[in-house]
Amino acid sequence: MPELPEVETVVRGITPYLQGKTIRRLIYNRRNLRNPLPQDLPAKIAGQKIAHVLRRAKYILVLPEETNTGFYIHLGMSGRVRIHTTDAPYVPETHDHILLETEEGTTIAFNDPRRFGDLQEIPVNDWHQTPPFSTMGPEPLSNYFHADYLKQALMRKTQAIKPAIMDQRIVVGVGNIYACEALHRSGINPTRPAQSLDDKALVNLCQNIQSVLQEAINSGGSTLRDHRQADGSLGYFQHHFAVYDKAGTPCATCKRSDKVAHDIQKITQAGRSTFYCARCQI
DNA sequence: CTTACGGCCTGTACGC
DNA sequence: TGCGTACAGGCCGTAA
Repeated sequence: MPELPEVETVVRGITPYLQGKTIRRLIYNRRNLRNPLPQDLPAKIAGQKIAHVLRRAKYILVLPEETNTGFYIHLGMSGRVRIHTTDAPYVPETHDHILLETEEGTTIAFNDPRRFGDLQEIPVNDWHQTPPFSTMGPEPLSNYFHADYLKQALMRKTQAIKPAIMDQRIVVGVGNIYACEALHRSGINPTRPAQSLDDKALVNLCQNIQSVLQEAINSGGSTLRDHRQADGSLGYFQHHFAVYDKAGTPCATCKRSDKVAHDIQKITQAGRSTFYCARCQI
């Protein structure tokens, strides 16, 4: 579930159940996900009132009001969140690794089959300055992300543009799907060296990273392999993919401007699948 | 410093 | 049906 739009959707979904509420218990059903879980966090956080639930990059931050001990959740590749309330009480499922209970009777279940996800303690006051947040690039939907910024960030990069925009030090939140989609919208070949993009291409790319992410958020994210949002509903941005997971099918963008459409190609870059149209992305 | 690659895990889809 | 293989939304450590 997890690129920026999906994480944003989760945050919006759980915020009404957590913000201003008091934590009853944080329960670990295992000691490790990607990393060992912070052992003393459950005791430190019990009874604390939650001031804020935030998203930074692909991380969900839970920040209490009266203590400097907060935590983040990262969904990894396969992490999901379910909300259970007194109206729809918690029913355990396989791979429910972490539960967060509030005094109001809500249970937030963190389910992650592959266990690439994570939960770690962060200081409420200056989480910004602590890893992994301290080395992150700007939020793509903020005013700090614009063509001039991207120009200086990519100036010396010989790396291909696609892995470059997935580098969280350059810009956060862009994962494999939205990198492919943004490059397609921009007519940029994903294998081009990042430093080779001219000003016009950079302006275009910035705008299209923003538009594809914003549209995906507006659609409730993308639902792949039939998984659901926190509230049980389905995101539907996957129906708007132009290239992602469409290898061998005719490019709709080509088709619009010409009768002869090229097929979408699939290549591998930095160990990840890239989908693009070799004709309209140059 | 930069970039490329393998590994972490389980589930699912597909070919034989 | 059953088995083996490839691949999946992310990130990190190591090596070149």
